[in-house]
Amino acid sequence: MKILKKVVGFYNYLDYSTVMKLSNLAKIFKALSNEQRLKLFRMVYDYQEVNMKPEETLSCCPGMQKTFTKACACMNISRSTISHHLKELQNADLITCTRNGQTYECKVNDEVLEEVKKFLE
Amino acid sequence: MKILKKVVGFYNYLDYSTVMKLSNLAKIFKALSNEQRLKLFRMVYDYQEVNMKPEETLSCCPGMQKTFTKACACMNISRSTISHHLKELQNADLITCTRNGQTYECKVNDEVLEEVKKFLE
DNA sequence: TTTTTAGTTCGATAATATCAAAACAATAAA
DNA sequence: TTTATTGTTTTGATATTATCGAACTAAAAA
Repeated sequence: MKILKKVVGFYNYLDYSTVMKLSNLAKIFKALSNEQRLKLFRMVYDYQEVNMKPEETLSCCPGMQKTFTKACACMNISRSTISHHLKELQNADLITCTRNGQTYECKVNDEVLEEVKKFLE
Repeated sequence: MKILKKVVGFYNYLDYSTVMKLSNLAKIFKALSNEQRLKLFRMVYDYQEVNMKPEETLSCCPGMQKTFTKACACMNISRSTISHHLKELQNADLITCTRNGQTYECKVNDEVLEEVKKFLE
């Protein structure tokens, strides 16, 4: 559904559904705009690649579980900061995290990545 | 060229060339993290698509020239702000701008977009 | 039950970003 | 030459973000 708007003197067609998508995209890009967070995101991604060699990843110990713990070990920023960053990645829908007991697992949200790539086409 | 670093107690392999790329990527994402700037970027992109119909773009008047003027007309933010935003997009290498006389032309830097997409693979 | 481990939330602070107004520079038009 | 038009830079006010440490909660281990 498209809502078109014409402004005096210009062909100012605004597709509001696109505008919505833009604000959403901006949020996603913002989540990736901090280097630490980007690294964190990359780590989560790498953890998923079970067969990846350590030297191909940014992680200290590939595998999918205990993202939080591993992040603490790899990056030297405080735990509270890591908690904040992970939350922001979740808010942008870039990753999904679940906690069972003391184990904290994160995985990348592939559909969202697809959306972003589509925008960059 | 890879420089690998091992930290006591962890398999903390850091590929510094990747780290460099990360900081660069973060910069790019930061440039796209502001909604106004993202819209501006999208407009520049759309201007390039000569055959695009008005309703398919975010621009008021498709075509590649006078980006600045058009941006001012379409988005109601001040000229100084637009100047700042365009500069940031340029700093991130996302667009290239040239000025001949009063005409201001911008175009998207496709190689950089490719880099970003590669990261998101 | 007590202690450790794992992660969250709060409060403070420093750094950065956003944006506009005003002064400025360069080009084009009158 | 004078005046508009275009865009830049500086300045400054305000808002947002990054980050830490400390206090806190919940689960697991001792």
